Amino acid sequence: MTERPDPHEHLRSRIAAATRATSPAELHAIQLVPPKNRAHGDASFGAFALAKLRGLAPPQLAAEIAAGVAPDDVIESVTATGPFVNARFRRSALARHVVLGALRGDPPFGPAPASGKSIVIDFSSPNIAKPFHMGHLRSTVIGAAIGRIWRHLGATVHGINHLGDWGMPFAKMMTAWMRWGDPQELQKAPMRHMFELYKLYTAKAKDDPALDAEAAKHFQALESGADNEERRMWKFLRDESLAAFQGPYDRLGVAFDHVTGESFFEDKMEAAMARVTAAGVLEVDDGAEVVKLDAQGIKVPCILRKSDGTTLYHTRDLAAAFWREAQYRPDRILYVVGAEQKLHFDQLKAVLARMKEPLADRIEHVPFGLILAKNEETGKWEKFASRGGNAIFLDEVLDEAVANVRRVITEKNPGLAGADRVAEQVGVSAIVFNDLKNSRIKDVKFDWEQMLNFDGETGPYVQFAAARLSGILRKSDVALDAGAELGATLDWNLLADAEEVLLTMLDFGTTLERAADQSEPSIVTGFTIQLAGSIHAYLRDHHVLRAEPAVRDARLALVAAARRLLHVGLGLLGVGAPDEM
RNA sequence: GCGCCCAUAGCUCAGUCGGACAGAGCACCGGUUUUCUAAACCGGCGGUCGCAGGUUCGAGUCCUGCUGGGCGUGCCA
Repeated sequence: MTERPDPHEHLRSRIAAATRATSPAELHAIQLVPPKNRAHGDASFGAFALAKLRGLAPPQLAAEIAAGVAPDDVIESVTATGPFVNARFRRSALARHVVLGALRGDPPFGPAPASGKSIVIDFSSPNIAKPFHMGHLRSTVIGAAIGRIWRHLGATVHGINHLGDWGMPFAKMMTAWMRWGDPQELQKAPMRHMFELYKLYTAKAKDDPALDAEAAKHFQALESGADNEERRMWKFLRDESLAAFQGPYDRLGVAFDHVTGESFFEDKMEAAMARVTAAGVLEVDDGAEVVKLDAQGIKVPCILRKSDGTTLYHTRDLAAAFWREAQYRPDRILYVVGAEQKLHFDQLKAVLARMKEPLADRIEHVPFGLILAKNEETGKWEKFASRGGNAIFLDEVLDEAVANVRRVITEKNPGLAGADRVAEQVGVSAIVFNDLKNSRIKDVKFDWEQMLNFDGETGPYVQFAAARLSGILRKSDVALDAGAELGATLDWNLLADAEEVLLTMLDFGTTLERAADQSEPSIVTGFTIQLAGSIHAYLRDHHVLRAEPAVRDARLALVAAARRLLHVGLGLLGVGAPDEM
């Protein structure tokens, strides 16, 4: 660390020393931000907060800091501009830190050592016996990205697929099967047949309440524990569904540490109910067992057992929370579930809070917006999940994107080897990247016109930057996976002209911390776009292979380092990058 | 009715604990290739930060009210 201190950390400690800041509050007040205007320097510090703690005028404190932090190996200059302290790092130190760091895979560029943190992430969680459609995409890619980011930061991550394989949705499927099912069709194509039955059920249940009553009976039969047709069917559909979901998961590059769906908690709910009873918060209301939450500011009570004796979503989530607490000792349990389920998680937390369970503070809903499609007739944005009663299968969307990429390759790089493989990678990435680009709480406006266009802030744009870097390395004598040996004898000052790239790379650590803290992969997505942009711009005016030997070597190291970091960033998002495209 | 979320350029969005002249991409206009991939780069055009108050030395950011859109609202998930 003393060899190559992080410039930001170094500057912070120098400012702390100059101001003799020691208390946590004072140290906390020393926050560096990138200046809005690059001309101001590489890092800025607004002296407002610290000045207030000290009862000083901010400009006065800023001036004192500027005078008190003398240049050293890392810091080139520190100046005060009004209440701001602006610092500039020595280009050699900056280049050495980020290039060598990225080549060696030192944190934050590479994975951090184990932090001891345990993070549970509940994500994806599709319902069995239904196709994997666009609506499942968001939870899947957001949850997976958050998991990778935490793991990169050294946490032990438990990614859980909390499959919807219990409760009324399945019971409705059972009802449809028993009424209209065709064993031969089921044999031929289980998932398709069940989806047809489900659509039939939805259509008929609208004006036939008897269906829902029948479904409730089937659920009772399933939950009775008896070895009956419901149970056999449940097991069959669960197996079939898991096999079918593997297709999308493989294409998206998503894996789980645990596949413990709702059914997993079948035999754990009574113990959970006993805990709620013991805590003295359970009461009977209209024949149902509920926990009232008015004191928590929630007017809707949480129902844990229906009047017919069966359990609900809440019952299973409560049992799941207790199980996860015991098994994984989590610091945080993140539920990557659509924003429309906010009340559910507020209730879950409130029940635990009423029970005085510390767990209440560790569970956290990570909500996200809907996927919207443009209605070409009205021009309005509408829910993507269903159109005319039919879900849009994820595979269809991915296939369309891949086909589009294939066309672009034919047009722009017809001689490309492995074009189909590259098209698959780039096409799938374009969809994933598009989903992870904006703040997760915002609805995703899924516009084919926008997807067809691979210009600007898109997955292909970032991948293209990585491919250009790969191309340069391929034409040099440097291996694509070259490491720190590239930097062994470099004159780091020769990379002074790459300051935009270097300063962007320097932000990677902050980027990851913010992304993890806020459960916000879009912060990483934005970083990759920015890094790709600074690289594209740099390559225009700074030729690598034709530069004189010393410069060429320095730039090759930069190229290798930036390529690695692009790969790391994209990798955290679950996106690969081809070496040619 | 009540609760929550969203509102920034024609479109899609950034904007870090309230801080230095509000930034990108798309679209549009103009330029860059005998030079490592033009899926790129450079320049131009474009904003009463939904409206009205308030707090503050300072508000796109915090508070209140309103408008518009979305989601939710005891035995679905």
